Amino acid sequence: MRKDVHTDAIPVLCVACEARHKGVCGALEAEQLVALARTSHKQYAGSGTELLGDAQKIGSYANVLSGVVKLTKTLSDGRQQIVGLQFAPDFLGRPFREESDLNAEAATDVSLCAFPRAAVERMMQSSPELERRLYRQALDELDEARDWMVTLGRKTASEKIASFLLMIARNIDPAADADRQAAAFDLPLTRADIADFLGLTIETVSRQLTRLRADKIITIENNRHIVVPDLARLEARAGN
Amino acid sequence: MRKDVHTDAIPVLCVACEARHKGVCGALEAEQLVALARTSHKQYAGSGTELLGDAQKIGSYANVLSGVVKLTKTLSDGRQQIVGLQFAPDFLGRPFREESDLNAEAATDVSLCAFPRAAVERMMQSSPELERRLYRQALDELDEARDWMVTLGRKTASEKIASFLLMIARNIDPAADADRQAAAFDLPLTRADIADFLGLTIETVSRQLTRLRADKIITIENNRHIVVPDLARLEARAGN
DNA sequence: ATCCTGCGTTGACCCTGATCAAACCTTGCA
DNA sequence: TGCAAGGTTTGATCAGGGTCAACGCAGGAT
Repeated sequence: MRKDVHTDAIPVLCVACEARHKGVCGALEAEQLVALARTSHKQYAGSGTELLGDAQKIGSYANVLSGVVKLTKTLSDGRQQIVGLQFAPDFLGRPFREESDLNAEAATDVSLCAFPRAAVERMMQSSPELERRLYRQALDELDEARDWMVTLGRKTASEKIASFLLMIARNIDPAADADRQAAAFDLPLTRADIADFLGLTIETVSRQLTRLRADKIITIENNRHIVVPDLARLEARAGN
Repeated sequence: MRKDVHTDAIPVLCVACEARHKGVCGALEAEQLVALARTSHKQYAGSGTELLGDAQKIGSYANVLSGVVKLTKTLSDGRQQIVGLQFAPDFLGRPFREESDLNAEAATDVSLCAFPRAAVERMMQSSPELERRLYRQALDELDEARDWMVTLGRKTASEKIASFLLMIARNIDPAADADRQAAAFDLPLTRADIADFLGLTIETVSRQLTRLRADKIITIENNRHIVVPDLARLEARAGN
């Protein structure tokens, strides 16, 4: 069966896009990709930009193309907790809900591929495969959230920091995961963000990092760049 | 258009079932319900029974018909954290994964409607509406998990206890939610479970409950039965 | 160059919640 | 009826991590 050349072409926007390979767009046929790409636009946001406010109407969804987005919740007296981090090529948004119950903020400079809400919802109706991918991502996020519940509820400060560094290493320097035993990466979060993620204070985060450095489990350059010469030793501190 | 009486009949098993009204089975046509019901069976488990072990092959899914199921994770040294509670008519199971990465245990006596794994997966393929319901439940569970991350990471012991009691009240005595200002219910969890849920120790849970009782915000009968004369006062302690 | 300003580190002290220990119910069962 | 076994409460003490405060450092603006 011959395919029309026109519908077979992958949109320029998508050709090299990670979301098409490992993200939700991989669910779509060239034809559908064209339809969706027509309504989408690339979007750049500097570190600190608010992408979606709490109690704000949800106008669009997006794929994270690069950088890190943090999802936060804040109590009325200002205490804050990061409840999720999104890396490329995660899908950003919460289908089936009119307004957000959390904040999404660029933790680093980020680039996004944004879609109008209606376009995604229409596409979800017509493509069960897309919906399934979104479902799978939601389940993965749920697994992650539950892992962090253990960390938040039951681990000590130093175990929390070690767990956090491992998680970042796995996301930023994926090659390091299993085979190699060393890893190096830039922290995408400030000390304040790390504290908000782990339910600690800035001071405790700083002290624990200093301790890991003193114990020669990591080295720190310019406050942000971390080198882990032996991942196994870091894992031993994560207390799983 | 006349429907065949045979395929139109709702299985006896399902007639009064809550899962058909508010749960995932509501997605199914009478015909599909019949097909699924043929493979399902009711299952009773006493408090404390392990329903699904960590790293165990997933053989079946289930709807919770009554009682409470706790989902737990355990660190290698025995520290435990409850990462989710399921009430009727929640769907119990994690599609798209061969084996579980958590434990499911009956927190109270429970009754379940269990389905062989293959039956649910076949039905999911043929009914986008079912998959959508499952997707929605996963998103709801994700929202809940994130709410608890805030509680675990940023709230004090007394705020944790107040938040927990509110959550239970809303699930066990739903009428109490908004309109009425009083609520009464039996705690489905032991002090040890509450501690594992909130990232506290048994002693702290006990002390905080005693404090709420001393402050006349709750009354406790037989250790398990809680009466909240004024939900607003309890909410004020939850620190949202 | 100098001053800011935003991050990050370090120190001193304190408090919340953990730990250890003992006693106190309930409930089931012999 | 009495006993055993969980589950729960209460008390005394301790320590992990929070709070408050000062200082250091780097990069950008003037």
